[in-house]
Amino acid sequence: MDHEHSTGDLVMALARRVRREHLEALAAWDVTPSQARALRVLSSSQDGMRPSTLADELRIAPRSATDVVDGLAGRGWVARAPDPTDRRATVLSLTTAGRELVERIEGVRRQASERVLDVLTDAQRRTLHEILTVVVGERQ
Amino acid sequence: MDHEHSTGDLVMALARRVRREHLEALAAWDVTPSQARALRVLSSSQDGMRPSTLADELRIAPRSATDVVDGLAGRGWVARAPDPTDRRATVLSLTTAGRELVERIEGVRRQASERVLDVLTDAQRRTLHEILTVVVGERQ
DNA sequence: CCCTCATAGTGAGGTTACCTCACTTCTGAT
DNA sequence: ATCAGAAGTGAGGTAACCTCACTATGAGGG
Repeated sequence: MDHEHSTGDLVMALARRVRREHLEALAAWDVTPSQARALRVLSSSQDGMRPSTLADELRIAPRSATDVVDGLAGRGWVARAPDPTDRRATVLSLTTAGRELVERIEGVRRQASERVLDVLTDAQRRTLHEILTVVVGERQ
Repeated sequence: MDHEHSTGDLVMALARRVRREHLEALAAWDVTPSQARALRVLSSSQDGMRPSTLADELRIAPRSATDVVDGLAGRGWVARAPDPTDRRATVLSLTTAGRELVERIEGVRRQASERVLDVLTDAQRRTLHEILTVVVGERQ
């Protein structure tokens, strides 16, 4: 390992690590990563969301959102209801079980990052957060 | 956007951004991400490498390495040669074209990270690098 | 020397998470 | 009334993985 790592490499390595921890946690509930992402997006809107909007948020094709929703609905985490204002459309919403699941996942997800970032001092932690905010903060 | 992002979220967001830039660059040469990863691993050994070792490095099944190598060999980037010390085995090595490609990809990859991290001052940049080294430095 | 067991690579076929294209049903503007 | 276009989904395709089974070869013990 006499490679000199660029900052970009380090970011990617760290992300890989967080993702791995997160994945292990998800496996415990038998939730696939794409389902977890969808649940997360759905939980960010309290009024329900259309499949097409979900697709946009997940940056996947509308057709693919149908499949993801099928999976979530099959597990009883998401419900489809007709949109009263547009008979073509469907409104998705988390069921109670879905909301509970999201909450538990978020908790574990947070713990996973914590575990990885644990080696830092509080000051380093704050500084890292600040700097990342600057980088990520640009453009949306 | 009234979410407060955790540091873990920020890391993931940043990684996503770097990856996206990187992907766009790869698309220009018609190289898939898994091919790029394999090329990178292969370029890290000057004596050639067995498919099984490549599989280990990429954390994929040995059988899957065969497919990746097929792709790379088909494009003329990697050559298979019989291992003189073990007639069951094969030694993989980058061709000249392969080595050139790796170099160009590495360049663009580096540029992609640069572009994303461009908004930081030199001091922030150094600090970020330091902190990430601490986090990533643990365990391998 | 031969027999057994392990290892290297790969053919066959499966899964997952995407994709495009085509279709039905419905909306909204003209 | 008409008709372009949007919402969702059926059908079928692809990339990158997987497991299982097979062949060819290697390596150690009796």
